Amino acid sequence: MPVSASSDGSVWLRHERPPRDRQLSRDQIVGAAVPVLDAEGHRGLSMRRIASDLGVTAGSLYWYVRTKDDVLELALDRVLGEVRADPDEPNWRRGLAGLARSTRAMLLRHRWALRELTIRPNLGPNAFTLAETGLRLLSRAGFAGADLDAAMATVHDQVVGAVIAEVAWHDTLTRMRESGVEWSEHATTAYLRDVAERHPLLARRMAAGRKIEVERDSERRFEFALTCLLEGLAATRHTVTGADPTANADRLLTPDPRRPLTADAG
Amino acid sequence: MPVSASSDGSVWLRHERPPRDRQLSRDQIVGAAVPVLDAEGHRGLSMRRIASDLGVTAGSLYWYVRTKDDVLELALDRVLGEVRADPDEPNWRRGLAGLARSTRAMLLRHRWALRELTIRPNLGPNAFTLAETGLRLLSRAGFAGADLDAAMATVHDQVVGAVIAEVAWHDTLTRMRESGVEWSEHATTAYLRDVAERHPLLARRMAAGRKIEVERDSERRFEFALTCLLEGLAATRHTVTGADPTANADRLLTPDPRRPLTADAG
DNA sequence: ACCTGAACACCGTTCAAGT
DNA sequence: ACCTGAACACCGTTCAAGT
Repeated sequence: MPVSASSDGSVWLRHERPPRDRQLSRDQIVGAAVPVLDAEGHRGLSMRRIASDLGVTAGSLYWYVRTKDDVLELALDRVLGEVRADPDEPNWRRGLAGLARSTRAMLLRHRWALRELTIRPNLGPNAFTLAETGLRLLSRAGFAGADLDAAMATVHDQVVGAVIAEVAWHDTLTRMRESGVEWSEHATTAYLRDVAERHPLLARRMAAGRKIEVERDSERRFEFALTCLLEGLAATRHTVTGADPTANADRLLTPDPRRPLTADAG
Repeated sequence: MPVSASSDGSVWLRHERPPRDRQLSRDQIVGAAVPVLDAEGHRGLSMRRIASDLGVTAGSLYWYVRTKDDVLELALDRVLGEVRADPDEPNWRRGLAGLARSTRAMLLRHRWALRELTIRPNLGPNAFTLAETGLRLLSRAGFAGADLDAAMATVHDQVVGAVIAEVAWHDTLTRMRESGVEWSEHATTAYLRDVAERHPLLARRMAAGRKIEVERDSERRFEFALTCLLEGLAATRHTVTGADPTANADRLLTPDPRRPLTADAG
């Protein structure tokens, strides 16, 4: 049976072998993989493809890398290196907004990276550098302790979540255009009319947005979320505390007392 | 060549054939797929597996469904039906928080659904119902027009982003435990010591969090983000306007004038 | 030490042929 | 109309054998 469960531990913990007779290196492998991913996505990338682009056989890649997953993990960190952010920006909001926008731009250039970014924690050097930058800006904003982590995670998750949705829509529209399907198709309109009847607010929004604009609205939406999030961070930074996070939550919400469903392993 | 690009249009736009001699239905197919997905994830699900669980041949599934992707799209909507939310909750914050928490709980029960939820826009009936609920709560909060959409998207993206990160961590820890790898392994500590030297804030956080607790912190983090987001929404609902979204952004940030990188198709 | 070439054990999807 | 069974064109990964 093919053991494709990704390796125990991360590539970053396994050193590249010291050279001798090599024709290859991890760097070259990543260098071959990234353009293929950019052009054809995950579907276009196979070990055989990387190998043939490098003039070798698929099997030989396994001398440098343990699984295909390793290749993707390395490729992710390479493109994370393209993100620009200034850890010393005195205005923390501006700094975080810059980090967020630069991350979004990178993810739109390398859509495949989204999957890698979300499938496992990220232990590459560039990932760490970006995390440090974010933490620096947020600690300047007044966050510390557990709240610092939580604030960082919140910003990161918002960016990732937003770009995921954006890319999903964009890809779908592209695919529909390519296959000649139109929103105005009979089945579609019939289905949507049905939906509209049951869901008035949804119907109003569907009527308002001309379909093509969906694409253009993405950036506006991203900025909205960013504004909202930074405003929220600014508002809560002194009220939410790492020591007793529920105190503030109670003020606003009634937290669900249910235990987290994942805690079945402890 | 195997055409695996997902179908033009969505399953929801193609009606199930009228019955005659059937042994199967879309419902049964989904009913077979979901438990497999829950137990073994995407890796465990194959068309052959579904078929054999139903006592038929793989090929016959294609009479009801056009691709494996169709099956997953249907399965997603089924589990979306498990999300509970009250559109008439008078306190919009409480209502949205409830929706968010119920969504998170569902996604933790059906981890595979995260991928489906993020890979394409969602056109199933349960997805629409949930969207309508969210819109209702947010319109009660004072949002309208384009801002209503943006606010809805912001909440959705935050939930999705947060749960993605949570699941990624959880899976990684589980995998490491299963394969007997420990955080205290030589290579690991050496690598992390190296990282710590270069990244002081990261180092401080790594020292603070005992590794096992990472898992338990997820819920706290989720609540933090939720609090922060609702606070941000409350603060911006009257200042950000659909008509001129940049006006408010300017007050806080300097938006990047760069065009969205996706607009290459218009 | 590094790479080849062939093999293994899978996939999703298609399609003639049966009933 | 619906299902079977076999085939097609792929995968990632392994591993003896070569150099």
